Amino acid sequence: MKRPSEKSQAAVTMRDVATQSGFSPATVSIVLNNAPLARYIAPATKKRIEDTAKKLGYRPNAMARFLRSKRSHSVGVLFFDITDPFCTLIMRGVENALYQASYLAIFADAHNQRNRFERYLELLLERHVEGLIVVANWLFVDIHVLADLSKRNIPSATIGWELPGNNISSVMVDNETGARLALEHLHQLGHRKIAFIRGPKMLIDSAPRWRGIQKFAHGAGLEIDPALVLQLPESLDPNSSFESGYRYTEDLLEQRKKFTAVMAFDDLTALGAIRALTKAGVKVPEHCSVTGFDDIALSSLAAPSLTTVRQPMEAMGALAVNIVMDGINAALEKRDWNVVNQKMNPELVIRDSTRAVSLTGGDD
Amino acid sequence: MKRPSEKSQAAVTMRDVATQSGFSPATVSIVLNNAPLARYIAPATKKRIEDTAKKLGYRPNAMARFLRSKRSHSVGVLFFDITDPFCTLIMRGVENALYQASYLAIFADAHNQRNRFERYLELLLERHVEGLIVVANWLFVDIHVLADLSKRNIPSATIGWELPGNNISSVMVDNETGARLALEHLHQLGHRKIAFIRGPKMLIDSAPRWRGIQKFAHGAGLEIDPALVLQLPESLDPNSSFESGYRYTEDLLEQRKKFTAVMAFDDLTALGAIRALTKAGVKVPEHCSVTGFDDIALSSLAAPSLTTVRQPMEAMGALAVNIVMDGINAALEKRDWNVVNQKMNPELVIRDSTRAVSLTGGDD
DNA sequence: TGGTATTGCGAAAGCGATAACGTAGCTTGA
DNA sequence: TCAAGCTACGTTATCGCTTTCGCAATACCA
Repeated sequence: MKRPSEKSQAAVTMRDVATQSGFSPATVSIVLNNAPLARYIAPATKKRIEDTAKKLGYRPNAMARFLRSKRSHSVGVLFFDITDPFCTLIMRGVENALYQASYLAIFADAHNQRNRFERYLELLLERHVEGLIVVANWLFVDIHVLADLSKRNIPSATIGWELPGNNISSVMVDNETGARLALEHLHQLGHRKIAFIRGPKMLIDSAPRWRGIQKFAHGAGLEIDPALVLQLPESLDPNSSFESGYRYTEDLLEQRKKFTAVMAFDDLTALGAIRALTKAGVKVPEHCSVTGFDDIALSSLAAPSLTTVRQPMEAMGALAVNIVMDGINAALEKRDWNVVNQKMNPELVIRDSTRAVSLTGGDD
Repeated sequence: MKRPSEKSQAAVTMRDVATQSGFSPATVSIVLNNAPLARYIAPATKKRIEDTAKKLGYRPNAMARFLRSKRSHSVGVLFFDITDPFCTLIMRGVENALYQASYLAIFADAHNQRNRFERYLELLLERHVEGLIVVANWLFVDIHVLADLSKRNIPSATIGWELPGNNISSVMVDNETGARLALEHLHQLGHRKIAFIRGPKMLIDSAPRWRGIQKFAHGAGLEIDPALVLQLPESLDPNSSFESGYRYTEDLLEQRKKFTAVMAFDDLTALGAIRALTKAGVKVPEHCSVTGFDDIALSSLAAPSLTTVRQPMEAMGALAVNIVMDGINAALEKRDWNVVNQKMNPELVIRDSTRAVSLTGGDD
């Protein structure tokens, strides 16, 4: 039994510290915040104040502070779907960078629902977040959100996602390069008959990755067989691509198409493809190589471990924070600041799911 | 270029709505919050106020509201390590339940570091979170934290973790039952020589799971060969158990121990074990069955998909929120409330990593 | 010696909202 | 007929903190 009557001892306030230490609240504030004016405060006074603050167990009331100073020391982080494995390390990166700056993150998860996204945005704005980070890869949000943000002068950045007519900063992986890296790798291993599972149109990543593939193929004289090119269906469930990868690969096998490698849109698709291949008795990587994209946590743990293109997710999260913090500081110092649209370099991670094409394989 | 000089239009305040609509701030407050007194406000007045609020794009200032009402409408959620796959669905459950209640979650990630934990706790208390949820499975935090919390009368709950001398609510899976379910399953499949990989002592889950195993073994007359019982090392890295599972299983195989099944402490350990078995040419499940615990996202995607004991993680998150909310409401209504220590029922999820013991196998 | 800087601190005005209390006019019942 | 209660709002006092302004005193310089 918890009795609320346990004398919910009114929190000790700054005024308490002031009267106890014999100074005014103003001085206490200046000392405890180490404000510029603290230069002029006598060391003895500082000590007295700090000591009594500690003795009383004073804890500043953030709300009062925020109300007065108009700074909330928090930034909103809006995820489109937190169960997407892509998000985990981004969270880590964001959280860590904010922690360094003594900011707190208010995470929100839109569950891929537009109205939920907007409701959360509203809640975050009411709380006067000083900045906003939006993590998504769906082409969902339209311009009016941006309008609201820039009118209110809230520094924002998107991760894995970009708004057209960029008035808003963004951090993305260089998808085109990433796709090229993977394909180049397969090509170097001797693969010529490669099946491609493209991403859904809805995803902003899909087009540039395909472009990277086409450019490399063109440059290297690699022929892309249209019959080996598939495209994932539109879906809101981030984990559905495993299913799709499985089914599409199964279809290819049933149609007796010849290929020695599958380049999948992302890791989950690749894992689905591997599952289908294995089930059909096609060994990976002995008979068929598979590549993914993202390097989510699973990929190194899967059997076989997945060769994939890593997005530097923690770094992307940290960079987004830095961009936003720069915006915040700029506004504070009444400087100008720039919208930045940064493309991060992906990294090819070679594991066990790719191998040089076998001579006994179907590579005519 | 972003010019800060874009007339950062001072946010429209309640006073603006008041003067514009011709009523007093108090009335505006009552109407917009639909406070009890709103019964007495003329419908026409309500409409006028609501209309002008909408017209001006009024958005309440949460900080001012919080300062006055002493309610922050947010609860802190303290994770020990957010990269632990165990956490993802808990986050989802917590977030969703809070969303229903129009509360916002302030997530914090302690990175398994005690000082970081304490710093975050401090930050959360400064923000006057109305409740606190701590997600962990390490026996890390000691009593003085609890003392602080209950003195400040902040309803709290832990997930996957329990404090001794329980003055604080907790939500855990019934580990003993879960372990029994898994072992029972293996036993029914005919397995008699079973290797066990126990959890590290540091984890609170380890002991009850082992107890469940022992009890079932005793009841069923199953003999546990001490040579087949291993224990994971203490480690702070949630993903290290894959490595350990791999290595330990490798050791068992090298020592030519006979066993037809491995019951691993958790899913990652199980996946590591499977990897070692597969690498050594022992097929799962044909030659050896493997079970895990948790049912993290990977488990259904792995090859073979993992038979495991599911923790109802979303439900656990939601329940923790409900417990905390009940505490908050109780305090508000000056009711008493109870500390609850809830054990949730685990569920056996049978997939492809377990099979009836083969006659040709090594089961003498 | 007088004037300017530097040092050391307090008084008071809010930040934007809510809650307690007032103040009317009007209805109702005995 | 008049106290009591309901209806429909407005006044005012904070909530706990920051910040600007202001006032002294002491130090410095010419």
